[in-house]
Amino acid sequence: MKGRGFAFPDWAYKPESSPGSRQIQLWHFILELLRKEEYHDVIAWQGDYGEFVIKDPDEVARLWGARKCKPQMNYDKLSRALRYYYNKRILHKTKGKRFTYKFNFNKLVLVNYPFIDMGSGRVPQSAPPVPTGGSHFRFPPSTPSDVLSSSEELRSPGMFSSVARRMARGSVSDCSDGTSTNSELEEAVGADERGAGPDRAYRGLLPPRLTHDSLFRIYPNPGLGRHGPRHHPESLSPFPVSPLPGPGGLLGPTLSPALSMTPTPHMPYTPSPSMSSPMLGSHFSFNPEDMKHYLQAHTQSVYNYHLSPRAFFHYPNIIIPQPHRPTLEKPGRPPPPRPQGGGEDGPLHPSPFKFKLQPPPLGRKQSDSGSSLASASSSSQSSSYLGSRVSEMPLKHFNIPSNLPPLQVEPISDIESEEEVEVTDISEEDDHHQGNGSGSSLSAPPHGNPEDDLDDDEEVFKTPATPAVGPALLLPPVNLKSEPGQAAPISPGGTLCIPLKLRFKRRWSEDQRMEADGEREEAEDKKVRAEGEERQGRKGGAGEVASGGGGGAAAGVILGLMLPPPPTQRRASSELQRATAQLSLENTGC
DNA sequence: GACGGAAAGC
DNA sequence: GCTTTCCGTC
Repeated sequence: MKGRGFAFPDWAYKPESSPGSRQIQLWHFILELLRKEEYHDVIAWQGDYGEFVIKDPDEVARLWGARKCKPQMNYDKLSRALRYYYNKRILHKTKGKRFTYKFNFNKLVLVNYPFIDMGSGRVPQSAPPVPTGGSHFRFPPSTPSDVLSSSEELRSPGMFSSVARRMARGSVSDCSDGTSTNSELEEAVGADERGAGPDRAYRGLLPPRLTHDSLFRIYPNPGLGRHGPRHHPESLSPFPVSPLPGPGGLLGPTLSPALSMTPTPHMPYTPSPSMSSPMLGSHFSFNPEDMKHYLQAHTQSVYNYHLSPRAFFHYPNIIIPQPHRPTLEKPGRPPPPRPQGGGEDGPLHPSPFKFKLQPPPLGRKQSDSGSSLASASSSSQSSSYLGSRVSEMPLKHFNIPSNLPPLQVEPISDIESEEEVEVTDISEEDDHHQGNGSGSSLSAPPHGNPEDDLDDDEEVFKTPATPAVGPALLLPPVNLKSEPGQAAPISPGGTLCIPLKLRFKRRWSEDQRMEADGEREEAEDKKVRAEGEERQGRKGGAGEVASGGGGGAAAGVILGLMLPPPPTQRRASSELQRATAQLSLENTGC
C-alpha cells in the first residue's frame, strides 16, 4: 500500500516514483517540453494559468513517441492519452481552441501554496511572480554544495547543449534501457539521490533540500546567485516554482500559474515546506517562528480554499479550526489517527500527505444521466480513501523541532471525515455551488481572458465559500496528549496496548460524554457570552473579533492565532487533557 | 478536431 | 495503472 503522499495526488509523484520504472507520464513529459525554450515552437504556454497550446501536434507526438519508444505514436493517440487526463483532473481541454489544453494545477496549489491569494487577479503568463516583500518563512540555508546541482546545469536553457537538444528532439534515442530520449532531467537527479530506501522515490523527485539557489529561483533576483540572470521569463513557464515535486523540479523550478498571484497581505508568499519535507528528513527543520507563520497561513488556506484540514497532517501539533459545523464543532474532539505515510514503506521519513483527486468529471453519457450520483459517490470515495489510512500515521516521524511551541491538531470526527469536502473538491461541482448561492463572497474576481471558457476559470480559481464560522486557531500553552487516533502511534514505547478498535470505542464513549458535557458548557458559555455581549453592546463595543463569522473567517483564523482560546475551548481542552491522560494511563498500564 | 469506449500492452 | 491502439461518433 502506498503510505505516503502529501499534498500532491498520486499522479504527481508517478513519473519517477514508480519503483523500478523510469516511465514518464505524458503530462509530465508535456510539462517538460513546456518548460524548455527549445520546444516553444512545438508546444508552449499560452493564455494563462497552465494553459498550453500544442503548436506542432505531430512533433509533440513524435517526441512523445521517441520518449516512449513508440515510433507509431501520433497526435491522435497522444491526444487520447491526454483525454484520459480529463477524468483525472490533470488536464482539461480549452474549448474552442485547437490543440489547447490546460493543466489543473489548482488543487496542487491550494494545498502546497496556501499563501497564494487566489482572488487577487491574474498575472501575465510569462511573468513569473516575484513575491512581494521578503519571506517570513525561510528555509534553512543549505550547504554550498547543494546550490549548484547538475540538474540545475542541465535544466538551464543556456546550458541546454546541442547534444542535449538533439537528444531531446529525439535524434538520439535509447530505448533499450528504458531511459528516455531527453532524460537529462532524470539523469540530473544524480545517483546519490537515487539511493536505496523507502524515500528513494522522493529523492528522485525532490531536491535534497531547498537551496540558496532554490530560493533565488523562487524569488528571482538577478543580482543574486550565479543563475539569476539565466532566467528567461519569456521562455519559462508561468510557474516560477513548480507545483509539482521535482529535483529542483523534474519540472524545474516552476510555479503553478495559479501561484502567479499576489500573496495574501498578511502572509507573504512563501514556498510550502510540504513540498520539500518528504525528503528532507532530519536535515530539515523549521524556525519556530517561521513554522508559526507557515501554519497560520496554512490554516488560513483551509478556510479560504476549503482545504481539508488533513493538509495539516504534516504538522500534527497545530489545531485545525473546524469550520461551520455546529453540531460537531466541539473542541477537543479527537480525530481518527491520521495516515502519516509511513505505511509499509517504512516510517523512516515523514511522509507527504496524500489527497485524492477529485472524482472524475461526468462524461458525456454520465452528465446526461445526472450529476447528483457522481457527487455523492465522489465524497464517499474521498472520505473512505482517507479514512482507511487514518490509523497509519506515526506521528513520531514528524520532523517537528522540539522547540516549537506545542500545538495540537484539532480533532476531526469520523463523521466529519465522511462529510469532508475534499481538498480537490473544486471543480464541476462548484458550478452548482455557485448556482445555489453557497458561493463565497470572497470569490475571486473574474479573470480577464475573454477567450477562456468561464468554466475553467471558475472551476480552477474560484475561491470556495468561506465558512460561516471561523473558530480560532489555537496555540494552547499546554502540550496536550493526542487523542486516540494520534495517541496510538505515539503511545509510550510505541506499542499499542489496546487494540485500535477498542480504543476508538472507548474514545467514542468518552467523546459522547464529553460532547454532552460540552454542549451543556457551551450553552452556559453562550449564556455568559450573550450577557457579556449585551453589556458590550450597551457600551457600543465591537467584540466580534474572534468569532469569525461570515466573510471574516480567514481573518478570524489569523486573529485566532493570537488570541487565547475561547472559554469553551479552553475548558474542552482541559477535558481533553484529562481524557487523554486517562487514556494514556490505560495504555501505559499494560 | 475532439471525444470516449474498448481492448490490449507493458 | 497508464498508456497505446483502434475506432465510431459528434
